[in-house]
Amino acid sequence: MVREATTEQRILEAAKKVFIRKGMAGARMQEVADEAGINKALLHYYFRSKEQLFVGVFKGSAEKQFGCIWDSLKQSDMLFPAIETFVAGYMDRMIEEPQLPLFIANEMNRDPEGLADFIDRGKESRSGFLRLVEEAHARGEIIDIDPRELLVNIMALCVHPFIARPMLKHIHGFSDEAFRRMILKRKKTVPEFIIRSIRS
Amino acid sequence: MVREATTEQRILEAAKKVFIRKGMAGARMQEVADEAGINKALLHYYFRSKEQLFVGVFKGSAEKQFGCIWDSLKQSDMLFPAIETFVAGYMDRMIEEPQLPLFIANEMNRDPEGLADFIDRGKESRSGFLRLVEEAHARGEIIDIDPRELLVNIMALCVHPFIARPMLKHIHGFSDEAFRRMILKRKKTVPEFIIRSIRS
DNA sequence: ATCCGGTTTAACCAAATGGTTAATATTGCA
DNA sequence: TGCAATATTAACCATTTGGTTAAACCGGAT
Repeated sequence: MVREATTEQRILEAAKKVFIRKGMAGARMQEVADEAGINKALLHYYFRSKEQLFVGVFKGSAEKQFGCIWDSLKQSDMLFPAIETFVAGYMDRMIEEPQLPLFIANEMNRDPEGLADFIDRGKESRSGFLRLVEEAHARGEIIDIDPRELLVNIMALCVHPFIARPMLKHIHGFSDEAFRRMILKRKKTVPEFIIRSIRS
Repeated sequence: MVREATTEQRILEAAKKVFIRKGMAGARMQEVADEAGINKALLHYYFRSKEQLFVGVFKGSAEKQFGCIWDSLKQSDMLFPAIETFVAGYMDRMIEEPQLPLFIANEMNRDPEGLADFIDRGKESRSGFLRLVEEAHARGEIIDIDPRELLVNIMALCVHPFIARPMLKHIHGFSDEAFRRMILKRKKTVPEFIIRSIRS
């Protein structure tokens, strides 16, 4: 059952752990090597530089954060189900790696130009969602609201618990498991919260 | 008009800039010294170590993020005005230093224990708000909603634009000024969004 | 003027860190 | 088997970086 992962995969996994834990600047190549159980020189054999290794990691992470998520929007051409699917999908993915959103936000802040490409991928899905909002409004299903603002609000309600996780854990005395339960609960309550606000 | 700031103040200002820009790990003492226009050794004269300098900076920043903000909750014993005041107050403060929330979130993630004190300061104000919610519910003004969850949602809608600022700027092509306008607009729309959702 | 405490600087240091090299081990294949 | 290509390692290197030291500077009290 212990699948022999290729060395490159092991490196990427280890690097992801370390980068997420320490950030690009704080991560040490030696630590990645140790985490992967290999020699440091082997890192540079597979990834010429720290920067390149980071890009390799960030690519996959951004993909996970932005890429597939938008797709869940496409599964419905009705706004409310789309919102429900989107929120639940996002929670399901992020609950596996709760530190991912902060990692992404952080690195995007560090190097907005260089990493911009990675978030452009969801462009069509995003405009698809905006259209969905406009149509729903045209049909009189929802009140008049700036679609982009609605999208920001939806993202906010999804992302924030993960960003504020350390604070929430401290304030509410959440264990990892309790935090998990809170997120699962929000899979239901967040769409309800949103829809109550925009339903006309 | 050019107030002669004390050297320590100049250092703290410069350090704040650099730490917020690069994070604790990415910040360089030399860069702080340059930014403050002083010799690097002088940094260690005023702050023995990088860690100590960081704490000095973080103290003031966390104060700004957590300290006075909660107080705005106390200004009203009605829920809806309290929400309006809180949101507007938060936006006003953060718009001056849009990168602060991410900086704080990031550091809270790095060292959750060390920062517990700062959060605890707002404890009474927070429980005061929770009571406000319960009372409003008892009076039949709002629907049945977990007060803590409502608070998380309010914070989410306030904080997230600042966390996602680089992404929003890229996606929407916002300039600094345009971002500012968006935030100012949200001072009105966010409370509306919330109240629409919870009003019974 | 001179002495003295606090302030500021240039030069320096040891450790850490990203990256390289050359040699060794391993694998796939003729 | 033997050989060439690939994978892996130990030792090394140059630079960066946080931090130190000793000397110079400077304003005020004597």
